[in-house]
Amino acid sequence: MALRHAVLAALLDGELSGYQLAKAFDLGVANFWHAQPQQLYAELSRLEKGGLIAGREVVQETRPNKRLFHVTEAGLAELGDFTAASAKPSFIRDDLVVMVQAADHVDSQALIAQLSERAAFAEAKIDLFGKMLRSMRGDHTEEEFLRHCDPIGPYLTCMRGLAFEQGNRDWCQHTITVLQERRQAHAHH
Amino acid sequence: MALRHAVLAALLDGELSGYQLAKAFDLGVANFWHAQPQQLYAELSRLEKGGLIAGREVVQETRPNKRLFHVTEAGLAELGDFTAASAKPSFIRDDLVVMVQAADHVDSQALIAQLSERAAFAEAKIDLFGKMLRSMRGDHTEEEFLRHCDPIGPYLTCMRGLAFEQGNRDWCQHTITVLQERRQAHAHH
DNA sequence: CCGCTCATGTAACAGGTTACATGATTTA
DNA sequence: TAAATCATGTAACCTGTTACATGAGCGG
Repeated sequence: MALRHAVLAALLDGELSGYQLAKAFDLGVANFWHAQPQQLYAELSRLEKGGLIAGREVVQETRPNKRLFHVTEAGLAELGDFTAASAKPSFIRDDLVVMVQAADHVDSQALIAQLSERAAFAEAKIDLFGKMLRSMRGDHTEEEFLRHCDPIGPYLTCMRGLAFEQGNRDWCQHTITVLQERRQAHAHH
Repeated sequence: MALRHAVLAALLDGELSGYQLAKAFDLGVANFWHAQPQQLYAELSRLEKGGLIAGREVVQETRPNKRLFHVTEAGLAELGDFTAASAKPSFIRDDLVVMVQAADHVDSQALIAQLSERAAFAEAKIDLFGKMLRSMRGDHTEEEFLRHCDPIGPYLTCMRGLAFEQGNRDWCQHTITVLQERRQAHAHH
């Protein structure tokens, strides 16, 4: 019952189709949740059956028709309940961190390659999030925007995504440096 | 096939029982993976059947007997393969972030309460990780330790955990400030 | 003409969570 | 004497991933 609320939250700022939603929940883009298209189509069906969202068919000529969904009153109430109930703690669950945990027992060259790849991925997301933030706040400074403008929810979650990816990148870079220095020290002995 | 490698990595620096492992993978402690005890006992059975770990019975008098597990050669090889294969990207999947995404449409008082709770949890983990790092490096400076000492894997993952929780805390505090200022502005209108 | 985008799903499987079960010992 | 710790599991369920399926239009 978690994707459920992520979908509701995503639909708050305007109607979206399953396809559009899928793009927003994509690995390379998602700033507050990730899910595959299949999961989203299934969840949209469930939410519609439950009356938490409602869809309207949009007939298109050159493209397949699509259904745009918006949150109903009942959906808003559900989100309210969700927000009132206490959030489960979150934690890191990351293959790369597991690899580093084993750093003393595996090939450090391979590890360095993984870390570089991840650092590059993080860098790309940092770039993307920076652009998203700039486009959301328009001509305002961040302070102004957060004080007076709407909506701020997506802006705040994007800030979290940005900080998370900066943390990833910095840690990857630092870890690479450490591993490389140790390789050199070992070579010299 | 992910918990599998997390368990192997955890067993690298000395044998552990299922119970001890469960404590290390606990929500409030875990710095590189989280899992419930049930999952761990099941995984240990599978790993043992597969010959990736081996256990030895330790008979105790005042306590129930326990089985201590260590990684075998085959297990080490498996970890090597895992590290060579490319790591899946990781992402945030967090109830609290979903709630903030909906910030413009839900009760901000409730949100602030959630954020405070999370900030306190993060603070506790920051404290814990700080202590773990200090105890691992002993009298060395961090630089010295990372250059010359063993093992560094657990130290590096702990650093990632620390940075992650600092990111959590800072974001929670900032978000609380923003929401409170807007409440006041709204009250004044 | 090949691959990408738009658009929506079904089915099988792997992974994670919650609930239940047991029982002795130590600490508050 | 109540609660926590040590120690290990089974079973049912919910969530997420991977594989497969379809089909028109658009850009290089």
